Amino acid sequence: MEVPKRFDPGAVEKRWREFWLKSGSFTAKPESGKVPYCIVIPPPNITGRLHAGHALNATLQDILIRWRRMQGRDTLWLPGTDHAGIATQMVVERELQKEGKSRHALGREAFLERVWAWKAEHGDAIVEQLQRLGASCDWSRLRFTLDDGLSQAVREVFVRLFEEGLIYRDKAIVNWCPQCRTALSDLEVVHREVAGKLYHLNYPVKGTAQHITVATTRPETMLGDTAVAIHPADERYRGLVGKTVILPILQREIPIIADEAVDRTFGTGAVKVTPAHDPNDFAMARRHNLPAVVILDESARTTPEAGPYAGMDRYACRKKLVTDLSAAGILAKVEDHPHAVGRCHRCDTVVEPMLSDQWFVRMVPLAREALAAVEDSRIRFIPDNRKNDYFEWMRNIHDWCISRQLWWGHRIPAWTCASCGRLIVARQDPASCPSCGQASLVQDPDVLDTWFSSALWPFSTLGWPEQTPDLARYYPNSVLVTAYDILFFWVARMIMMGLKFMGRPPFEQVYFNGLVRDEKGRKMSKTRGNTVDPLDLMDRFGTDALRFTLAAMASPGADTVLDLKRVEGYQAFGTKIWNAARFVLLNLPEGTEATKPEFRASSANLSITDRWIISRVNAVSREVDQALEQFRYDEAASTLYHFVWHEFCDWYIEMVKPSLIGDARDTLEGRRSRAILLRVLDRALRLLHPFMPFLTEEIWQRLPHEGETLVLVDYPHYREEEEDSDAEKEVGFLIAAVTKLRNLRAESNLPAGLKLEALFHTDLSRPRRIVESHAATLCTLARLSAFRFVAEIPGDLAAARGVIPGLEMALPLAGVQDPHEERRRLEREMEKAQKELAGLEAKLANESFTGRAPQDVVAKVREASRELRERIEKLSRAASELPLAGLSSGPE
RNA sequence: AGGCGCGUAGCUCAGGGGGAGAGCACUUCCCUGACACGGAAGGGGUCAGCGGUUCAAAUCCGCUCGCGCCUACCA
Repeated sequence: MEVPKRFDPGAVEKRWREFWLKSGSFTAKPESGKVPYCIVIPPPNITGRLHAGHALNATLQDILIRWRRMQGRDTLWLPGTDHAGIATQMVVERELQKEGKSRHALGREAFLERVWAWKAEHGDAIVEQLQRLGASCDWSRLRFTLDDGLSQAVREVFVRLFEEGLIYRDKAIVNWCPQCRTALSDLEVVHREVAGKLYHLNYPVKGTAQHITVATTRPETMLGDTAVAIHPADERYRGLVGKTVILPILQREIPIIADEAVDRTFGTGAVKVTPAHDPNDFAMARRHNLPAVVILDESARTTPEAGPYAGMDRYACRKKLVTDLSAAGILAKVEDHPHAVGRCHRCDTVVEPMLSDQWFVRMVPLAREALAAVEDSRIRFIPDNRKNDYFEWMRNIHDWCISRQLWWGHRIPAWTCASCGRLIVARQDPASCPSCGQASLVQDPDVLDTWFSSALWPFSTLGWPEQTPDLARYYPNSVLVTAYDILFFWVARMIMMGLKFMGRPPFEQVYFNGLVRDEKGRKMSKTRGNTVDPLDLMDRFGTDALRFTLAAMASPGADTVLDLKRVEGYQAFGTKIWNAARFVLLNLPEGTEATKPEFRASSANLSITDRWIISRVNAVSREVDQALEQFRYDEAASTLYHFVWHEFCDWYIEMVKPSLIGDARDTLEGRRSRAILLRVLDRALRLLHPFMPFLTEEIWQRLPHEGETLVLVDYPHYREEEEDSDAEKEVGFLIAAVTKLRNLRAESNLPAGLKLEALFHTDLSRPRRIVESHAATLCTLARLSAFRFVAEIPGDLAAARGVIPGLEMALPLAGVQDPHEERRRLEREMEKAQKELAGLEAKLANESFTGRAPQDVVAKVREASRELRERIEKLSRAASELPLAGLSSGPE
């Protein structure tokens, strides 16, 4: 079979992707009788393109799913997308704008048709991109938050919460985005520090020559002032409470009131009260029955209530007002005042606190249960320090504003009767008013926050409110994998809704992956232009390389820096695996021989080297399993990387080469080596498959194999009987000997190609036996022409000398190397060893150490120091016996 | 203002009370019949600073400095 030197990801990935999809390998098998394992995907926006964060998140889920599937679980990874109210509406509105149209001109119905059309065309782009990543979702169960079933779930939840009084409608100050023209929840507002100013304004007190000075960051809101408030215990203003202030400009008469909420230490201690434009003021106004004057409209322009300032943008108004107030002597002073300003997380416009009618969810009762579920570990967070954030937020929770003044989304199932005014909230659209029987019902124009439907995702996707078999089987989900930045947006709300409507938490574990940052550690953002396109990386380095990088960099709780050099490195890893496989294949001329039962079944008659590599791959199986069990993708990845590259390739393959060439080919050992090569490669491919699905499938299919696809074969598990510490020790010794010989050669600048005869000396039988039984391997790997054991290494021999525990060695270098050079080399080595020894001996001399430290620690230190002493002694003898022409003729 | 996290080799990061690690980069040698996206051998770190606990601290505790992030209705 022709095997190219390099793996070509492009063609291979496409082929397997199609094969997997066609074969139904990813489909859940509810009737299988296997233990279910379910993950629902955090649904990406239909407007989105796959970014590095998705790639990370999906890769981590896919690793879990593929791993569990191979372990024999009935896996369901349920995919889907999110309708993303504001984002999608914005995209389509922009499109309309280019055509010179507006959604208002189009009308609600036509606009929605247009959005659906957009969705049909672009909404699945991200799904295809996830498939390119190799995501083994059950695509037959793909869901969308606006699907009929999911919309039914939304309605059911809304109605039930309303009936229980957990959803209510109220007039309140909400976060309003003047650009998006909708209310936002607290979470959708991002705060950013700005270098603001604090303006001090003198308000004249009626009937006196006095004035009272208020301080504000937003002077334009003075047009909506309906009171001035001071703290009841504030001596400075004691006499003023109950008096009237003449509001400058508008000349409105407003009262001076006393309220506990006023902070005496801030500003002047007197605060202007603008009920329609500040949440605190609104609350205060309720306590004091103050009117609210709305001076800003939905686009944050001043209303007719602003009098001479009507019809202006809020900032233009501020500017003019400040000028005018200053001219009028009202502006007492202006101080620098840095403070945080809230902005719309979608469009970055400064949010305006606005008085309006909105729908809210009463959160405290829902939070109680949600808090308990995490407190008592029915839900476990990984890493669990995220619990602190969760608890903190839950304990200080505010009601959730869920109505949005948009068209794209779940319409609020509430109607008002135009004739009797009754409010109707219903599962089915009502035909007439249950109170007065009139048919003139007007549905609430608003839609729900997209996160309201996302909160139902773990059960709405499984068919709820219908009691489907999927729901019974896959709820609760096994684990949720998501980025920590949506802990409150999504995770917390899913927990509340899951507990409320299913009576059980939606998942057992939540793994929080980090955010992906660029090479400089900055958060990726489109505006910064530092985004890395994962699709581009897949094209350049292969999907497997990208996936492996993401896994290797995913350490719990930490953000991930996506370094291209790293991706490149793991691409090389893929090539390495590919070539190891190539080597194995090239050595299997018949291709089938090694699959004969005699080579697969028993471990009898294996060589020490074979036993060693089997013991190692077995240990690796256990380590990978344990790592994944704890979501330590990074550890699993590095364990596999190290094993495949530095144990299997660097040592095992090199060690068996002598038995695969020439006459050795057809010996029992040769055949056995081929069988073991195949067996270990097969194990490695299985272990690697969840990380690098394409490459491993491609290779596996080329090897003799049973089964249709690697996706569905068993994941290797640890077997006690394969653990072989004797073999590990023996090969460990062999490796140490080879390494030392190579080191001597390199340090003495001996030509790499020159074959040498080594001299060995030992007083022990074991090292000798090991060396002799691995003679061919040792000679090949250390490039020796031969070796022999001697009773003593002659002192006058010109040679590079080395010592490892249990073995002294010498590489004769007659005429090749200067003895002075060799002496300096030995001295350098001794110096190092001396330093190390000094540290150990200081410890051993310390009685509190030998007395108090655990005995095994002391024993280890003793053993180490004994070995060091022995080595130094041997090195020193070797150095002193060197045949130097003159005494101490070295440069020193 | 609170809370959380981080500061370890040139870079990106693991580790987490008893011999400082990985990958990349770097140096030297090698195109050896799987692989030069390769092989072999190396160099490189007062583990941010100060103090404490301990026989032993990069690791635990406290403080300081620097950097992130989250939460917060102080006008």
